[in-house]
Amino acid sequence: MNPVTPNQTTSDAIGAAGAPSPTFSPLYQQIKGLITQSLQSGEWKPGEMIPSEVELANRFKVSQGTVRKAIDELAAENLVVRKQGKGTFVSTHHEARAHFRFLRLVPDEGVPHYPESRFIEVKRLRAPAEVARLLDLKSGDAVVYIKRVQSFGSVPTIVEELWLPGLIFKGLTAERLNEYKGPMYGLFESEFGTRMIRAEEKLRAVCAEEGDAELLKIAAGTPLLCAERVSFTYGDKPVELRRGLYLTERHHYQNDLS
Amino acid sequence: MNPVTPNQTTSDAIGAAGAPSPTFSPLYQQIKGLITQSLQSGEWKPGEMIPSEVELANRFKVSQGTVRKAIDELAAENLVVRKQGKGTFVSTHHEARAHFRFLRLVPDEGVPHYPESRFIEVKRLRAPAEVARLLDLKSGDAVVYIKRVQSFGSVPTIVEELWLPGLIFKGLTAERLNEYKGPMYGLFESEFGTRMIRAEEKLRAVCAEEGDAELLKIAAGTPLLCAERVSFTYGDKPVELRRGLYLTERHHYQNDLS
DNA sequence: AAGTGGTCTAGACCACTTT
DNA sequence: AAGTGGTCTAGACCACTTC
Repeated sequence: MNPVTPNQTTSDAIGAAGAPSPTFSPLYQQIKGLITQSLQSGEWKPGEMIPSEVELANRFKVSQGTVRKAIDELAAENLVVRKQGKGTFVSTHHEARAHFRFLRLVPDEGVPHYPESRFIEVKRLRAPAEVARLLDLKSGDAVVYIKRVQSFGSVPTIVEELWLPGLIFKGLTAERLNEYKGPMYGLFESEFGTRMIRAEEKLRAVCAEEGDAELLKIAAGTPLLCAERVSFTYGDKPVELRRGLYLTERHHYQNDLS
Repeated sequence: MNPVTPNQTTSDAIGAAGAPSPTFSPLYQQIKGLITQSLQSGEWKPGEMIPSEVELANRFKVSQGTVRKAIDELAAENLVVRKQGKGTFVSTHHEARAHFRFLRLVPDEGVPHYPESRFIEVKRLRAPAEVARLLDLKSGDAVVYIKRVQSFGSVPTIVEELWLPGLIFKGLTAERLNEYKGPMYGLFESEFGTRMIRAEEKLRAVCAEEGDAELLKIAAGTPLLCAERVSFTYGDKPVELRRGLYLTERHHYQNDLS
């Protein structure tokens, strides 16, 4: 009868004690899963308000406290944002807040701001073995390849290559990218229904090769910070491979250990 | 009468409603502050169990739920660790668990393990202006300077310099460092009563200079990942400045964006 | 005034560990 | 059996936002 199966019965049997659940997990985790499904399915879109805690508690036939704990975890994972007095909202990449979660390169002096993009190349190709492996595709599957240069106040600072699953990013063209202002993740979210949740980065120091040195207007051999990123959407599904080369003479990669 | 001043009264006046608190903040935040004070003062030492939630609730004259929320946050900040059925314990750097929170350099292949240290230099000197600024000292104050090389399976991979406030790390000598096995943070915690809570790192790519190249047995000019770290103890007090140069040919700096 | 999230309480029971 | 943290509920009130 209940949408969810509590793993324990209340002293006074208000909620009907369901059959013993085969897959044991706390009630609030099950609620969290159900809410996540609604987020993933697009029932509530990025930027929109989700139903209030009371409403969700009624829908799922659990107490408000249980819904609260589920939402607490979703908020900790940045899937939703709570705003006192207003409601709980689906996170979106269309906010200054979210921009710097995935851009860690900040100027040595002054306040961080977002760089301008110039796209060098946008094409479709068959995934090389390494790319396929990291994106969980089959070798030879279609992928979109993007190469761009990003500049801070007309100083070219980042050379970046991206590989995206062709199936998901069908209509992605240079025009779409050029029209769009702001972080690509905003475009991906709005136009392709794919929201980046988290990412893993591997950082190395490398020497600038000829071509990249030209794009950054520096000497070949200049040391660059190389960041290889795999980004994940709902269900820990990898949906982006990114390789960035950062010029770190006036900027640095900021990281907090905690 | 109460050790803490609730900011709201209960419907049935069980806890005596104290005078209105001048500095408004949620009750559980005040409890969290009191617990943090006890951690900082050493009332409960690293590795030890802190009083149970029920006991703390009695001590502070609040409900267990309020203590729970305070401890939840302390656990999220890694100041304590909860263990179901056993109790809540003060975090310590003497655990494999903690080691890799502050060492992010992992091998490209295989499982991470902890490097061996060889100390090149340990001496006391007067803080240069830059060091003093970052450690919140006065220029010329005494600091301990340490230089070491760290190796993974006999392959030198990290050259590291450290600056520590001389006042706190009075008796720190090369002998003490050589005797000690494991991460320095364990030594700092046990012998100097200073526990590193969190750190900020700035990463750059640089070229190996003569001296460092020799220590790492590489050619001068090899690109190295430079990590400048400021570590903080209780009260966000900076107590360590560290500059590491990482050879990233067989290793990389691992980072999760979330 | 009404609706939202945020705090606090009290009590029950569950899961895990130790005695 | 006793003690610990973990889950769940129900209800009250506070703080903030909007109408």
